[in-house]
Amino acid sequence: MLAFFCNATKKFTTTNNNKTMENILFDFISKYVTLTEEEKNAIVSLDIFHSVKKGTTLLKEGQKSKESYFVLKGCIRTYYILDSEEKTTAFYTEMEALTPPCVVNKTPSEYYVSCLEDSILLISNSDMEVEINGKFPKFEIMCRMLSEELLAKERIDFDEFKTSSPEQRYLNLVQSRPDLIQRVPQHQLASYLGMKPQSLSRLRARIIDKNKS
Amino acid sequence: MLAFFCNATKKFTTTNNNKTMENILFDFISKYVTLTEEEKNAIVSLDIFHSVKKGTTLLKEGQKSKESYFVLKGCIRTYYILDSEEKTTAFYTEMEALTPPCVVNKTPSEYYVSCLEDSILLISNSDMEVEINGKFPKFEIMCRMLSEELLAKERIDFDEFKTSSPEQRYLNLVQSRPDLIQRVPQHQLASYLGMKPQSLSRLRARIIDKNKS
DNA sequence: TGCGTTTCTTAACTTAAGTGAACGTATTTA
DNA sequence: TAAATACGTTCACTTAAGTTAAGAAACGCA
Repeated sequence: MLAFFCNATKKFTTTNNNKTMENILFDFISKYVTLTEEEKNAIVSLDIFHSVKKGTTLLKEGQKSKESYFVLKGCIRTYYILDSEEKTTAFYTEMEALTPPCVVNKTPSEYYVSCLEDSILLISNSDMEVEINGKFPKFEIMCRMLSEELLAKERIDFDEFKTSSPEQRYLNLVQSRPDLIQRVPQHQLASYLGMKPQSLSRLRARIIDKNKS
Repeated sequence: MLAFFCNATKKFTTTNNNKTMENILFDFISKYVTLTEEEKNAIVSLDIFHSVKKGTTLLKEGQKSKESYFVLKGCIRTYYILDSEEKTTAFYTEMEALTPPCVVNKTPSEYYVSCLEDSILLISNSDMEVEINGKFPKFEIMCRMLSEELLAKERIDFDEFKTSSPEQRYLNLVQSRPDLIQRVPQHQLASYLGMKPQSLSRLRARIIDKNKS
């Protein structure tokens, strides 16, 4: 596992780039708690900033992992392989966090996580988190706030999915995450929207048709 | 708002019943943290155990609320009214917790919460939680663990929903929450499964047909 | 108990998604 | 550069869900 990550990821070499990413992270954290310099240094010294190449697989089905991901730049996706077919279920882009269920439940992973674009990620592991949460209760508070917020968001997204038709779901996505439409391949978008690539293609043609007349 | 809750809910009168519910709660909590007698007393003295009658509306669209619910016994559901149609999106039964998004985001509620059966609920409000989390960091830790666990669960459920057909979703539900099939009206189950009541009815007939031949 | 409402089912018809196949266009890689 | 692979679109056909309507059964309340 460790060897895997050493191959897959590369730590920063340029201090400049690193500094920018640290600031982006601290800006994000400042929405939840106010960190002291000491606390900021504690985070930086964890060496969790990683540059990951497009196409890299971060987690495979069946693996046990303790890694969580936070996207500073780029995009990662989660997908299952069911009946030897890829089913993409989520995309995580800038300022979005993913702790795979297998980390929380300590079970082998049901899905894959891979990198859709050259990305800069924060990769932490749960042992590390236990340690730092013990030292700085502020982190514990931030994690609680963030989890609660993400849970609320996830439930709203799920509700929206349940209560709308495939076409409406596509239109919602165009409104709420227009960047995804551009940066993600159609067939992955399709399964993210709970349909087949052909259906998405047809549905798009139908919408264009409607707008013409 | 306060008046509303005073009408809607009734505190326990019998010490016995109350004791049982407290023990059920403490058993649940013990899966996350170990409480001292002092901490247990702190919880009990909050007076958050409520008996709620079937049909009671706990939260309405447009309301601002700080209340979270934890079901000790019974069942509550969340539903939207869209195009003057009820869309049920979730059921919470024994040992399940709901903090409506409006509480987290401090916005008016998008949906309704109501009581499907005579229930015993823990109703807490977020001010109360801030206070007790400040006093007992252990509660903060428990809340983080619970939120992370619920988020992982919610994401798995959403993934499962996206990757399966309406029929498969119904069969999954029969497997994973057979009690719901019994205790919940069909038309509410239908929108929970993302379809119309007629479709659920037809789909069930289809499944029975298949099993005959 | 009886009246009205809600809930569930069935049916005929419409609409849209799933399926399998073909085709053109990138993109990869040998 | 040529062959192979992956991707997106289109089409014809199948299957299933949405819609509208009607009737039966169950339930709630006066």
